[in-house]
Amino acid sequence: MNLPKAWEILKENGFKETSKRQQILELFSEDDRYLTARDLLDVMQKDYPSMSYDTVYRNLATFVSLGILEETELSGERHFRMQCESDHHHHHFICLDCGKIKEVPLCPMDLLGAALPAYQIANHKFEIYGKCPDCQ
Amino acid sequence: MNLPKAWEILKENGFKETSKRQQILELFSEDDRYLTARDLLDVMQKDYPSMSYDTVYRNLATFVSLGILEETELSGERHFRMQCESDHHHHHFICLDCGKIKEVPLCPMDLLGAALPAYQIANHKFEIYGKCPDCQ
DNA sequence: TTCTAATTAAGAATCATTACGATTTACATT
DNA sequence: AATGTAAATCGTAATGATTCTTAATTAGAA
Repeated sequence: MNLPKAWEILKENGFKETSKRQQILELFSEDDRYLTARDLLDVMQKDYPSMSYDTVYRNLATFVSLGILEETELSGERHFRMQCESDHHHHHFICLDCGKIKEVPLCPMDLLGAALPAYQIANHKFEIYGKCPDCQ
Repeated sequence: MNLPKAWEILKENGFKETSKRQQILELFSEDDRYLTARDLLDVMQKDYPSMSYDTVYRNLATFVSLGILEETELSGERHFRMQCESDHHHHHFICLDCGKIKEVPLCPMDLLGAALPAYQIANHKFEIYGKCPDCQ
């Protein structure tokens, strides 16, 4: 997901263009990795000393609900990153050191179609954790 | 995992047999599903009105570290259940209504052996969520 | 420019989880 | 059975992430 596309989605849904939203989205655009609400706040308070948690969380929730960001849970904290643009469904390798991700094209659900008859599948989670080549 | 096996592991590691541990383990033995710390506390305070969070969390941590319980994160809360006895690696379908689980024999990592060269894989998570046949 | 609804700031409240000092308990030893 | 001691527990306070509340500010339309 790139910045213009994100703004297009926001405008379509009647959300206003504010400086806080701009900076949040810019931070996610620059860094291709998962960030926590605290990560964001720490960086943003340099430019906006009055930035509050509420603003961060409210906008993160908005962005996730619009499909601009995706989130996952790592060691008890919510982490957010830009929604991938890939048009095909995929999963992620997540580096536990730097937080960068690598797309994994395989989806285990492809092989599970008929393995769970009578079970109504709502969603699934498949993530691989470890160290990326840069962090070893 | 059954009760005698759990106690065997605890004794081997020098842990004492207390009434609180007994009740916690009994609750997990009866119910083949994920429970939160609060779930446990609510039930246990009927028998032990003085049961404290500290006791619950401390024992849960002990049991997980000894491989008696396993845990996962569901909607922001830690959930615990008895470690499966299956001798082969597997994953879980988790019912979002009743919390019961069903073992899924397939592991996507089997197919990913060489797909991530140079990536040092530490662990992985694969879970399927939905409604079990009983809850539809 | 003015108006209005959306957005934000500031801080309090909430929820899950962890920590701490004092007390109690399991159990090995006498 | 009584005793000693480390482990376990209790009651409560602290912490950290997240959400809520109210008043003030701001973006974008009229």
